[in-house]
Amino acid sequence: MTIVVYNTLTRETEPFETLEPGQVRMYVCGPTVYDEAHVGHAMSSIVFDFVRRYLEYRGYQVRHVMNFTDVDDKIIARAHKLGEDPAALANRYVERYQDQLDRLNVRRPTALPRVSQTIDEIIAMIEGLIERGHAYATPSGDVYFRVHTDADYGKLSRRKLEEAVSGTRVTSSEEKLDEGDFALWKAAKPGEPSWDSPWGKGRPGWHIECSAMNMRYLGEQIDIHGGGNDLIFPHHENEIAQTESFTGKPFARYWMHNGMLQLKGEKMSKSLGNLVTIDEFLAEHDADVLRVVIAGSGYRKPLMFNSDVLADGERALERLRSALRPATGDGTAGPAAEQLADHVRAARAAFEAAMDNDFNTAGGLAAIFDLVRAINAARDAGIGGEPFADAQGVFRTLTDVLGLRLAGPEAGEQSIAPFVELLLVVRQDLRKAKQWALSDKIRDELKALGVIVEDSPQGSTWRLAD
RNA sequence: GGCGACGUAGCCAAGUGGCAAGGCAGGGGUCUGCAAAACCCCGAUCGCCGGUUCAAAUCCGGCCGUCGCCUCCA
Repeated sequence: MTIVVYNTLTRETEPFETLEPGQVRMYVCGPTVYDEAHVGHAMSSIVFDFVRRYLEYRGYQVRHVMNFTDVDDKIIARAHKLGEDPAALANRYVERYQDQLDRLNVRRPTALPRVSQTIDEIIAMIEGLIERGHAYATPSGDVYFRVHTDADYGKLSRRKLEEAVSGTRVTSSEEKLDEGDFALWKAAKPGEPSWDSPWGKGRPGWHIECSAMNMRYLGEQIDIHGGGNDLIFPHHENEIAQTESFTGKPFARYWMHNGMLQLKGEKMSKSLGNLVTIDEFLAEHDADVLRVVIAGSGYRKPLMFNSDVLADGERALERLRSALRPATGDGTAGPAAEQLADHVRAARAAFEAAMDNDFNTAGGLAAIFDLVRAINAARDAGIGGEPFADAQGVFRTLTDVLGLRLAGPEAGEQSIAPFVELLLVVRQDLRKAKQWALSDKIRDELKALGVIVEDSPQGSTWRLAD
């Protein structure tokens, strides 16, 4: 079976073939660090974490680069407003975001470059573009990319140059040769962070950083370039123009774009002010909830995000966790054991078939839920031992591809365990004596304290509520 | 205005030519002293109208609706 990937560049699903066998070079656009990151950013990071984890599951070695844009107009504006150093402000959010990624169980990218640490490469690339006639410096010290020199400009966003230009509402600089030309380098204004360059003090434009970082960490050509679909134009369009004009080679083989999170029917964004920050989300929910919700739909489609969806996600997560409850019997043979083994095989095959198809996590998750049912049915049928452990092992392997931790609430569990168990021993005696009122009272009171007691023919079990 | 995406059961949502996954909610049942959990069973002809095809949710055209990009944006 081969993996197929939907490529924004061709608008088609294509077989996945890497530049180097077994090696994947993947670059994903990260955030501009001027403010608190929201769940939309988290979604993008999680989507490409799914991609990475699945490719690794399939045996690829993945070099995964995610950038931080730490030099930018908004960062400067924000820092001025707060009376803070722009670099310090950016640095703070960079560290915050890395911590948030950890808490979201996103595998650390193999490199996390920042614009401020890639200035030399950026300058070198701009010089190269000027030499090749694709860029020009202006008297005031700006450098622009000359869009007309790129014959296939607009191929990613399917925009004709004239259209792209006529739609532009930005006041054009007098010094630009063409409306569509975009800045590679911006001359410094007083009080702004700046670096020395052949064109005087200044700082990089928005798009050149990603081209330079790609080149530095992954080379002239890469396999996967990812990001939110709001970056298709102009960011990724310009990135292609710069890199391909510089190298003369096709840049990324597969352009992958995730859909936007929808909040109250609108895209979640800072400018609309309708956002939920990652910290706010994690204060209320387990990271697994976000992963289950995101995995439950196609990564390219807009994703509904509201309290109903989150509540459904919580319940779905509980159901997933139910598969990890221990066996209650020790049967290892017979029809039930064989049926379990069959279901495990089928679930794994279905999971892979779905994921091979453009990382269809919704289909993969469905296969996992089928496995949950099989495991729970086997437990009910008294299966235990190796067959049961194997099934749970596969379950763990597959849920790990989706980055699910599936840890139940455990805070303080160690310390309360002896007391809860003592209560259950006493309660067991009460039940033997058919003292239902009292034994039910214990169960109800424990529940009120967040301890769920469940009785079964094999005895009573307990666990913490969420 | 230009470019693009989407519209599947109460809700979320897979599936892109051959009898419509999964989750949540709901109903019925098994188990149980009861409760819970788990397990079993139950639901849609896929926005509307035409067309292509032996066959369409899946392809083509039109209409309606929602959303995104065109300005910083995951």
